[in-house]
Amino acid sequence: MASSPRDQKLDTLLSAAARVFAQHGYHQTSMRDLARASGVSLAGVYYYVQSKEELLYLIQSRNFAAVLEGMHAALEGVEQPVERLARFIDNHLDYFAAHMAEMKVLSHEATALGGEFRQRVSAMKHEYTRALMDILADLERTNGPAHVNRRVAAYSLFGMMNWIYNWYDPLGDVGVELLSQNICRLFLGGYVGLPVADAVIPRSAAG
Amino acid sequence: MASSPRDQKLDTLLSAAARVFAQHGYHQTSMRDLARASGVSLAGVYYYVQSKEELLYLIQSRNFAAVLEGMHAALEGVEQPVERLARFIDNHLDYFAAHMAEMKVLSHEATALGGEFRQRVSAMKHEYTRALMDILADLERTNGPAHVNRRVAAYSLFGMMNWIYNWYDPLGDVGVELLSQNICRLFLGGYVGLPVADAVIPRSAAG
DNA sequence: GTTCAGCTTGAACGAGCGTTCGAGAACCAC
DNA sequence: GTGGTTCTCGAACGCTCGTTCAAGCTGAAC
Repeated sequence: MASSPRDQKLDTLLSAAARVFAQHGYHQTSMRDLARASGVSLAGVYYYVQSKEELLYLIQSRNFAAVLEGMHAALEGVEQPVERLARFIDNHLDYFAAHMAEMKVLSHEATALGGEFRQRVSAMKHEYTRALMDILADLERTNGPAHVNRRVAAYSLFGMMNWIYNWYDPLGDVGVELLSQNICRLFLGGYVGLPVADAVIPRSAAG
Repeated sequence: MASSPRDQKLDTLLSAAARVFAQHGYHQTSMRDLARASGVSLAGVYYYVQSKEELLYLIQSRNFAAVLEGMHAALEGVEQPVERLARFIDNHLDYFAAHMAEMKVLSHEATALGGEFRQRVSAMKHEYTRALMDILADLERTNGPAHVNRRVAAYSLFGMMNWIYNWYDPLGDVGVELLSQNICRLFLGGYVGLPVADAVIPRSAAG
C-alpha cells in the first residue's frame, strides 16, 4: 500500500472535503471554504482534482467501494442466510460509524452528481441493493415466507441504516455493536418473525 | 377555509417551489428557476415572500404542521398502543405519499435552514419524536419488554418512513396501504416480537 | 551551479446568485 | 373619471462562485 506523496495529499484533501461537505452540505461549501479547511490555496486544490464535482465523486466512489469490498469479505464462506444478513448489516454500520462524514456525504448528496459520475455511483448502488435482495430471497427459502414485501423490506433496511447520520453519535452511549444488533433484530423479527437471540448475531471478524 | 387571493397565490408558489426544490435541491435551485416554474417574474416572487429561506421555511413548517395535526386527529380516542402506533405510521406515510415533493424537502433540506426558522422546525420535530417515544413506552407496558433499544427503534422507524423519498413511487405497484402495513409489521415484529395480523392494522378514517 | 519536474500560489475572469427599487398595470369603490 | 390599493415587472446592484493561468517556489539529479 505504498502510495505516492501526491496520493497521500489527495487523501488528506478528500478527508477534509468530506468533513466540510458533511457539515455544511456540498452546494453550500465553496472551493474557498475547502481550501481553508485543508490548508491549501484555492488554486492548489485544482492541482489534485479537476473540479468540485470530481471531489464529490471521489469521496462517494472510494467509500462505496470500501463498503462493497467489506461486504464481499464479510460474506465469504458464510452460508446461513440469517448470518449473512447479520454480517451485511454489521459491515454497513461498522463502516458508517467509522466514516460518518464520508457516509453522510454518500447518503445525502446522491443527486448532486450528474452524468458519468452519477452513473458510476449508481452502478455500485445497484450491485449493493442486488446483494441484499439476494440475501432476503435466501432467507425466505430457509426461514419461511416473508411477512413483508421484499422490496419494501430492503429499502426499509437501507432507510434504517442510512438515516443514522441524522441522529447517531458513534461516541455516545449506544455503541456500534448495540446499534447493529438492534437493527438486525428489528429487521429479522419483522421480516421473517424471527426472535433473534444474542448468540445469532455475530461481529465481523475484522472489527 | 375562505382564503384571500394573495394566500391562494402564495400556496401556488409554495407548491411550485416544493416541486422544484424536491427535483433539483434547495441550493441548486435559483430564484430565477423558481420564478420560471411558477409563472411569476423574478421580482414578483418577492411580493409574496421575503427571502428564499422563508420559502423553504414555509414549505417545511406548513407540511410538518399538517403531519402533526393529522397525527393528533388519528390518535384521538385510540387507547390500544399497537393501534396507536399503526395509526401513527399510517398518518405519516399517507401524508408523505400524498405530498412527496414537500416531504422530500422537509426530510432532505433539514440543515438548509438557520437561526429562528430552524429552531421552529426543530421544535416540531421534537414534539413529533416525543409522541412516538411515548407510544413506544406504552407499547412496552402492554406488550412486554422491547427487544430493541427504544431510541434506536424510534429513529429506525423514522429512517424507514422518511427514506421512502429515495425509492418509493406512490403510483407504482406498491400502494400506500401496502407500504404502511408492511412497515408497521416490520417494526412491530422486531420491536415487541408481535406477528401482526392483517386485521390489527387499521386505516385512518380520513384516508 | 544548472536543470527540471513536482508542487504552490495570487490574481484575475466571466457567470450567476439573492435581493432591491421605482415605475406602472390592474382592479375596485365612489 | 378619480383615487387608492393591490399586484407585477425590467433592470440593476453588489457579491460570491468555480475555474484558470502564468509565475514562482522547492529539492533532488547531475
